[in-house]
Amino acid sequence: MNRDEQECLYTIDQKQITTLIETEETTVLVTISGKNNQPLKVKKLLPQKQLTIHEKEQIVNYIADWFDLTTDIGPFYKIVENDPLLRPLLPSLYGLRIIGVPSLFEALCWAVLGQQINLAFAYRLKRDFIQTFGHSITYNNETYWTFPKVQDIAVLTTEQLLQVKMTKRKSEYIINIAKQIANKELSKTKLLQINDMDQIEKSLVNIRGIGPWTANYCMMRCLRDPNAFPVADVGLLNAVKRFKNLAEKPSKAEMLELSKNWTGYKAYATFYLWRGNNVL
DNA sequence: AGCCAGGAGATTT
DNA sequence: AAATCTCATGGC
Repeated sequence: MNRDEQECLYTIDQKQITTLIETEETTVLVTISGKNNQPLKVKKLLPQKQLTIHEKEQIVNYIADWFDLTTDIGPFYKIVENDPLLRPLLPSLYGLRIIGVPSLFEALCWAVLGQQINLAFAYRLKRDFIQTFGHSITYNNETYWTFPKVQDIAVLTTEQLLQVKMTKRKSEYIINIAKQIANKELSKTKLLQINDMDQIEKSLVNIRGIGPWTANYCMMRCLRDPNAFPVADVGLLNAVKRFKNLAEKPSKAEMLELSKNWTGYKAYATFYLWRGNNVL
């Protein structure tokens, strides 16, 4: 999780994560830590008042969702054992789960602003977006940010987003998505209720600015479909090219053939290949 | 300097 | 329908 120094939604030190988590009632600053095979420890730093059971539940649920703690990755590791491409990655990545983006708005914004630009620049855009339109609190001389609120972005003009180096089109996409979420046309609950992944993808792709890549990215990291698959993802193609020692990036047909073996866990295979780039 | 980046929509064929 | 062009800015 600490692959990017510009990440401002959480900090990591001494294998401990510090982040703001928003419940319906309040915003809570927590630290999350854990040792191998032991339950995660969550500690509240702010606010000082006692949290209600309801608030605590929301925080626990958020963290469980964020780290995908309820998915059984056993079947995925069966696949990995028999997959020459994934097997070498396992020693370094063992236990890794798909780090999610529980908020639909955040997931879609992050995907849209990352379209067709290099990751370093994407992180910069995200940081500038958050630090311009999000909210922060300071604790022990450290500033912690929350992602911009749907209502705040829905009322912006494209010109206001251009100031954080967003392109005009991305500005339009993001504001439009914010508007649809703000007026309840679009919500995570509604999407999940569709329950058929192909139909969910279709309804996402119907939204301007969301193509097959963004839809699958969102299904993978927010809607938690373990089989979502951004086939044409450049990072994925480059990872396959690298780990298979190919001269060129694999074709779509090759990717589809390769991914047959990952059926049920294509999102996990994708995530492991992405992260494989960082560890091998 | 030039290619390309965790794409999508519009236009042309 | 499928191929091609345009958007647009920065990293390397």
